Amino acid sequence: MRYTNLFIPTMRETPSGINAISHILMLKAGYVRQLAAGLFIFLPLGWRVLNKINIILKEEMERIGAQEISMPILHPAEIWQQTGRWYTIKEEMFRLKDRTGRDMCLGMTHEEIMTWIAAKEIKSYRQLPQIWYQIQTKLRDEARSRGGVLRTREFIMKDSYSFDADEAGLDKSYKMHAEAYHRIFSRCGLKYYQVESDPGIMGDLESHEFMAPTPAGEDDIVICDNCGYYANVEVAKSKLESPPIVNMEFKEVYTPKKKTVKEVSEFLGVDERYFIKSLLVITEKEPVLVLIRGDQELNEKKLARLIGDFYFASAEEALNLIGVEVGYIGPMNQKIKIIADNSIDKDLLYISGANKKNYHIQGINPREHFKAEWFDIRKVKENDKCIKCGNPIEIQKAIEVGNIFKLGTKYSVPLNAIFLDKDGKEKPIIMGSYGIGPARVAAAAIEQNYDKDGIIWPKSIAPFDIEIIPLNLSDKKTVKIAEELYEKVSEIYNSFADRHMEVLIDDREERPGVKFKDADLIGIPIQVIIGEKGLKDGKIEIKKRRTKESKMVPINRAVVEIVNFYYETF
RNA sequence: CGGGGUGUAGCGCAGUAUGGUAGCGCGCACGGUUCGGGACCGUGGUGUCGGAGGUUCAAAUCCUCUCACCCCGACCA
Repeated sequence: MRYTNLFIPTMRETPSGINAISHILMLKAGYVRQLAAGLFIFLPLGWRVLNKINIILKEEMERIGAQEISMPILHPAEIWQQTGRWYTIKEEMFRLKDRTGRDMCLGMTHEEIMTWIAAKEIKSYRQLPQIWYQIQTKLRDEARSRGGVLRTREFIMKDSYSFDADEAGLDKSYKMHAEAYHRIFSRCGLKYYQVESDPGIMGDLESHEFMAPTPAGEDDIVICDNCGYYANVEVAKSKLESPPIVNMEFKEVYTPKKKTVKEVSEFLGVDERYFIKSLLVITEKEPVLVLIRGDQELNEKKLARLIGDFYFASAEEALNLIGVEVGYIGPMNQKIKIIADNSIDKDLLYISGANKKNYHIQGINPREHFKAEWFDIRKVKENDKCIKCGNPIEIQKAIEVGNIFKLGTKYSVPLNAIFLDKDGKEKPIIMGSYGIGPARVAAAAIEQNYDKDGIIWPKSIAPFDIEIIPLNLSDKKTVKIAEELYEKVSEIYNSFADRHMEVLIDDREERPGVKFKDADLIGIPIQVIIGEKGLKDGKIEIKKRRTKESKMVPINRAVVEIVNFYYETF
């Protein structure tokens, strides 16, 4: 394509007030414009990138036998009411009424509608399994959109759904999706991890997320490169060693005005690991005292999975419930429910609050002095030991580019998606759902591939493969060579996929500097630079955007050199 | 939803303390010169100072309300 036929509004100045690299570069390089909070317009280059990603998605989905369909975005409320999500989901769902006053909503995901059509049409085990997918718009009224296209209120998603007759079938569909996702993200040039994840309200079964590590990510993931244990910190576990036992006399100690573990630890000269931190939380039903080793932190997600939504008691509530202010609460003689973290060793002696102002108690033994229910509710930290192999783990920020969930019968039962098995028995369809956000893939690719000059696209998802840059349009020879190369290179077929080499020619009447700057900004993998200096020696320059590695090649060998250069680039 | 910040020309910003004719750079249009890393000269256009109300002879500037956007947190099915 010709630059003069494309709308690529690059910006000279860096937009202010935003942080995410991908957000800045997508704006600056003319890929997107923002309409309002969380609403983005994809301009020609941005749309080309999304389509490149979508083609990869389609190829890999078709490869596992998934069939593309298209569902409405506007949904009748009744179906969402049947699964209960009309009520459990709150402001995140866009709701409206049609002209007759019927409740409707805009689709934030499509489990309900997919299950509805399956319920209507699938009657027999002979029709199973099925995998249906679409690449389609979702709407979620996000409390806070952020990071450019990383978290928006309207976005495109590849969502697929598997329908199986039994668990073994679901396992197979799930595994096929995982494999397809590995191929997809590899082909898109992303560095990524498949991590264990919290299924949230999607289901209670197995789920994984595909995470592209970058500082712009919203999630923290635990990485053990030694054994391959990868998990979202929301669910991650780690090994924790207990310190050696220390004998302490069982007694109250005076700790005036020392409230936090750190303060008391310093005051008494005892390591934080010999403390029990007592946190008072309140659920819808009851107050709960949560215990965790002094040097550790509570993982609120893990706790919420055990006791439901909760909040930390205020100083006043603590005083009313326990009779002592925060800072001196301890596990002993409590009437309320106690949940303790496994980090507290039942064989050791600990220090904790005495439930009396300005006092702590030392020598507390978990077996002897209080009763609790024991769980893993600890937040994994950097350099903890891997739960599987014991090596130190790493924690990184990551963007969730895809997820896979086993749904089981969570949707098929309420929506009555029932089939008859071989024995003529009625059974609910076993389902899975699987999502990928193409815009996040694009943003993650930028976050992982850029330099001070702009974007460096992985070539699989670049908007063009080659950019031809004639430096001076008033020089006839430059133009002639550039146009010839444009024709010839465009005609080359990619031997691995049935498509043309996509070539952009910068035919603008601009000075060389402007063309160089824009070329680097928009990030096409290969630049072909045609200038009078080179032409004097019968040569043109070819250059890799990623490494800036370049070489002068004779004009008569230009086409083959360009193609070779292209194939050896990532 | 809680906390913080910003709204002045297409973009980046100054002007606001102490009220007095709305500015700068880049971009944009036209003419010319230039052409290997965001050229130069000349000419020209560009605004309801986010909005509403108020104080005042006079408001970008002071007061009240409001809206939008960004960042941190909560949330994220």
